[in-house]
Amino acid sequence: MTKTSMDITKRTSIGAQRNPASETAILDAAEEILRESGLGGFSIEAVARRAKAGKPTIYRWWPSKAALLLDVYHRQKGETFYADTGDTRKDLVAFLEALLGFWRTNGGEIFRSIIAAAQSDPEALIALRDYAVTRCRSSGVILARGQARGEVRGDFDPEPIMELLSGFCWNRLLTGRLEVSPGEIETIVDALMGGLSSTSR
Amino acid sequence: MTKTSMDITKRTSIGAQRNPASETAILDAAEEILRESGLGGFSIEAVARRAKAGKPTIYRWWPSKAALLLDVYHRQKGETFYADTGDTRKDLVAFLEALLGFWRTNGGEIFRSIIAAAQSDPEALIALRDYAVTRCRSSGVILARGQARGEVRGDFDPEPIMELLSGFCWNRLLTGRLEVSPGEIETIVDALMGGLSSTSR
Amino acid sequence: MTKTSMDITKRTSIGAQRNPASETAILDAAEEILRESGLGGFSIEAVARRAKAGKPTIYRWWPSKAALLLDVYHRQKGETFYADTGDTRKDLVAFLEALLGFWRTNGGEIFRSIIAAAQSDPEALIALRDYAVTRCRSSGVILARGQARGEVRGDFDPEPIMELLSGFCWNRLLTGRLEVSPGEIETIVDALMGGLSSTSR
Amino acid sequence: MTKTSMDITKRTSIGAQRNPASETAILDAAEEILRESGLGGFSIEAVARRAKAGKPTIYRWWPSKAALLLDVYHRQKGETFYADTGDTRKDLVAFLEALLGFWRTNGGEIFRSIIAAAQSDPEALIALRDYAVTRCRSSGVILARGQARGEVRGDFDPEPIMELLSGFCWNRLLTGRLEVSPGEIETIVDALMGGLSSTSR
DNA sequence: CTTTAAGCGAGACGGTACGTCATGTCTTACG
DNA sequence: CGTAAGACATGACGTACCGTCTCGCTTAAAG
Repeated sequence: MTKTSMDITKRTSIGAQRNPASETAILDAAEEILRESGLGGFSIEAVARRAKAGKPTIYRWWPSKAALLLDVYHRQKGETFYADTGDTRKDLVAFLEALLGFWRTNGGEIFRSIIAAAQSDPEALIALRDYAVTRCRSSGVILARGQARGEVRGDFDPEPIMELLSGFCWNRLLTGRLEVSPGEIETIVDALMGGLSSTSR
Repeated sequence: MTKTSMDITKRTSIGAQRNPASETAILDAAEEILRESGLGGFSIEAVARRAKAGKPTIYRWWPSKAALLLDVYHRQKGETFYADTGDTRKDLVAFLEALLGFWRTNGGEIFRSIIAAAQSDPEALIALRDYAVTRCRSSGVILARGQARGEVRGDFDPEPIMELLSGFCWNRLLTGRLEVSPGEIETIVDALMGGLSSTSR
Repeated sequence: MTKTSMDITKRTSIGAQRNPASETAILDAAEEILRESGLGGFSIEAVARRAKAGKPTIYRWWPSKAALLLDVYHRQKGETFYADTGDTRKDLVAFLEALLGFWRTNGGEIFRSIIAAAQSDPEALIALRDYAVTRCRSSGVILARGQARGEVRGDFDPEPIMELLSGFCWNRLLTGRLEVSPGEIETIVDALMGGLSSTSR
Repeated sequence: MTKTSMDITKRTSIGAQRNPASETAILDAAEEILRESGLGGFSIEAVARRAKAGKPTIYRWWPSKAALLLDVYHRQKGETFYADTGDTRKDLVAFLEALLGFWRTNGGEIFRSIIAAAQSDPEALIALRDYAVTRCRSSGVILARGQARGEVRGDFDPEPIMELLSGFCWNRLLTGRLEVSPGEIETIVDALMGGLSSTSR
């Protein structure tokens, strides 16, 4: 059920300002190509062809392939909420399942394309880094809430822990192993919450 | 002091068999290019040019860019040993520092290129997955030893935990943040060993 | 000292009529670009940029690149006078030297651009043809005066002869050999006046 | 009756050497495009498309559009012979009629394209100049023969005179007036041979 | 002791995509 | 309605690599 904008009307300039119809068409096209052919088939030419847009129009608004990828990703990701059940363990499990689940349905193909692009494009790398850091910081709220409740030890910076968890997900995404069983997730969260040391019991 | 094979002698066929001199020259060239220009400058053409090899010679032995990258990585990685100090905490810290340290010195540039290549090459993805899984399994020995010593709880499968840790490293590698302070590493290992839950103390 | 109109005042519409300031600015810009970069750098975009005019303003008044070129040429050529010393030989030499001299100083760059443009623009070709024919006809006055004086044979139509001479100049212009020595000009005029045949002496 | 090579066989490399089939196909395509659409439709892309050749193949062998044009011109012009009837007047008339006649049948379209291209491409200008100079020098043989026979005055350099005549032809070509009547040609040659001066009778 | 068969370097081939530029048309906002 | 501004779709530019090919050679193994 693609939401492609298949209006017959010919798109053209609407004056000295960005044409939202073109922007939409380009992002739609980019998303579709990515979904259908992956990063391999993703080229500015192909996007322009499919969107019936001129290459300069794309380059005008997106300086690099990676910039376009990021826009596609952001657009289809929408807002992110972190479950707040009052139980940190459950919240962490929900976090992991939500992330892996989203990646399993289209989002993953796009995000791994972004990561790949960032490995040969310094600007994309910076964008990706900023995104990743921000993401880990904001998801840290799950642990911060636990700390506020006294449920979680207060002598930890939540951020590196969230890096641990999202790193796990990245690893799975990038090696094509997104089908993580609920059991595995529980194992990880349990280990993290309870600690590995036998003396910590 | 690079070990580049700068022999003046003109390389040619040595009969109906693979010429090791060519193989070496190609892998050397590939490694150098990767080190100097990163994945962006890495192309079969460039490798052939630098190695003074014919393109078909490369294609004959390495079916894809990713296959060549993997060979380069394996060649320069050598054997991996996991410290065994009798203290799991120290062993984990050493593991993380060794991995990040190796990536900081050349290895990282190559490995992130491999990850990127794998995102658009199914065969490379399989190779990467196999490598990653094997790696996590073998590094699990650190925890297994702890379990054998009774230092670490025995009701855990070590593998997902090592995925957690290596995932953290992947994340840092792929976002260009390999400069991890010893403090951060300690924090992570401490959290993992001690557990986050305030009741686990 | 170029007479470029560098007025700071912002040019804008002066109502529902052609703005002469814009016209001047555009012609100035076109002339300067042609002088500085030749036909290669001459584009409607470049002219608009330099004249600080909108592209549609140019397209409104000059239907094609060639039309603009012709306007530039006409504007800077001014009236043409043909020397009348009473000696046809001298008048012809003066004619050739004046034409080549004018082309050597800016005019040539523009005119050869016009000729080039006319080769792929039918309208420009017609304009160029009309101009060339008119020019040869009017310069024919040099020979007509000689005929009136009895100095030149009367059984010739002056026009083809002037085509011969101006054709020589075109050839030199279009092959970048405008530096014609006075001796060469004399040779040509002498040959033409005296005839090549040894029996005509 | 186009001599297009319409072989179905797929053209490919024949080793580390120029493929004559490709060269022929490219020149054929270029010539056809020029004949059909003139300089306006002549682009490297269009030639490549029509010749079913890669753009780099064209750029490999012809550094510029003008180089390709010149090759096309030379190929279809073949050898040039200058009539030798023993009568200089007749030889000159034949020379003019042959040149104008050749230009009337395809050759002209190509040559005026070359002239146009040379006006914005310095390298093409040099090539054109060399060609024009060589051509005038070699056609000077017509007058030189007359001088040897004693039919033509010996105190003239033939070259500038031939420039006069070919200049006339260029003028006609570039203004689209190749339909020169035999009478006009006779007039010009007569004037040149007999001289304009009334005292030269 | 020859064939023969494969590997080698070289590099040309038809392609595709790159990122930039100019084209001529369009709409805006302003005067 | 004319203007400056500039976005738009289009398409050519010249370059870099892609993966395939054929060449002319070298050399070890097979006959």
